[in-house]
Amino acid sequence: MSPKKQLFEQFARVAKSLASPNRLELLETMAQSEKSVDALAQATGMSVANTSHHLQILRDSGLAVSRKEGLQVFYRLSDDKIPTLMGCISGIAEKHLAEVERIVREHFDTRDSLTPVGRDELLDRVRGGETMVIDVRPANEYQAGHIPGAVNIPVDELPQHLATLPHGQEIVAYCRGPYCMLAYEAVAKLREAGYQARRLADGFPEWKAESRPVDRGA
Amino acid sequence: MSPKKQLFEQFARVAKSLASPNRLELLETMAQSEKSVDALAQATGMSVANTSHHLQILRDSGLAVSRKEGLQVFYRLSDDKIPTLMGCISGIAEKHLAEVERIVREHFDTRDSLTPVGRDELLDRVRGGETMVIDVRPANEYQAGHIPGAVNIPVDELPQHLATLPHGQEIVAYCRGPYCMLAYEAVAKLREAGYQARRLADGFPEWKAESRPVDRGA
DNA sequence: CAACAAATCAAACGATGACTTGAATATACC
DNA sequence: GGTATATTCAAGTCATCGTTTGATTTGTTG
Repeated sequence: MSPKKQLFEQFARVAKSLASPNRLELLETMAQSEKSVDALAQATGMSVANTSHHLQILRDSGLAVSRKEGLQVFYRLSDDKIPTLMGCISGIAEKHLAEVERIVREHFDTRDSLTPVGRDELLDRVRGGETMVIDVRPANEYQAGHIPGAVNIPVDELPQHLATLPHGQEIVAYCRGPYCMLAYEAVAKLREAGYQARRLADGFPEWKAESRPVDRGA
Repeated sequence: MSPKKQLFEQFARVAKSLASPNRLELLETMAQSEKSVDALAQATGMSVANTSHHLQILRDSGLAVSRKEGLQVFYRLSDDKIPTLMGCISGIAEKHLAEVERIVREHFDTRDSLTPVGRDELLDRVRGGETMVIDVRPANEYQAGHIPGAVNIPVDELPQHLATLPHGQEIVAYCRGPYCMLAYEAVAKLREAGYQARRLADGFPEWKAESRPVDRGA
């Protein structure tokens, strides 16, 4: 077999492991932070055995790596470019599959009405002191990496924090990515409470994929 | 089913159609230029029926579009970002699959020894008049799009053109992409003939994917 | 050492996909 | 209108993949 065919065979191995909705969801979840098999199973609603199985496929194809710590095994993405890769796929799907457009229209119809902020624009506004940034993901994902200067307020806790937020500035919320609902909910709640709020286009993985600065820890 | 799962289902459709070595080869071939079913079958060594079958899968998943002209049906990539997508896949495969590294080492071992030129570097050198650029792909692929200022000399015809090439300048050859052998061959032949020759890292699709200027026609 | 938890393994089922073959459909040219 | 050409369709075979189930390994804790 020609070397070129052999290479395509290998590239297809990578593509094959992307070719499952369950595995894509696992990858998207891991893009937020390293997670245990159990946590991933819970996040995706799969059985533990099935999750483990799919994670091994991802590991064998080079997309994920595992680390054992005591009883638990933690998986994480092997490469910072994987969110970019998934962004390519979703971008192409969104552009060329009518089905995707329909789903987005039906379930994410608020997407454009909430006037997303671009990443460069966000930096400008933060530098100018006009904007406050909140990360509405769960605490552990925030701790694994977040936009510098962002404050962590998980959506569930947002109502309790409403009083403490400043009214002078605009508030920009971000979450896990373009198909995550958390930031939508947050913006909706904030606007309801009289704040001027917008959401960041895309989420943390996309920010990181552009090799922009990232802070860790609390 | 949740909207998120539905979306992943659709994204997996795109990934599924990438998950076959034959289809990846078809995509890579189409990245050079629009081609007829027959031409694609010949380029990949597949049967026409099988080629047609795979092309339809690519079309259904939004990766390719077809156009009928008389007897023939021409297929082309639906999106300029597809080469980028494939670049992501091969990049990750190359970085994380030992198998790929082995194949590259065994069959493309000259890759680094031929000191590739970067795209920005090439532009500088051409502007300075120090370098001549040749496109060693078949004529029809050259005509479908090529780097501005590049001269088309398919590898087969290189020996005949050797006499006409200037000795003062360095010659940079490019071809279909990082796993195409044409530019290697050309550089080897040129060096044998006493020229100072190098190859462009990657090929035309990668150039185009960066939305750099492209010329068409003879 | 026993009891427990987390993850993996192994077997099995149904479903989906790849490729081949031969027939059928378009379109152009004589 | 008939014939040749390019492509697609349809059916069939074989292999692979996804998921579930229950047992097994590995490491921790009482």
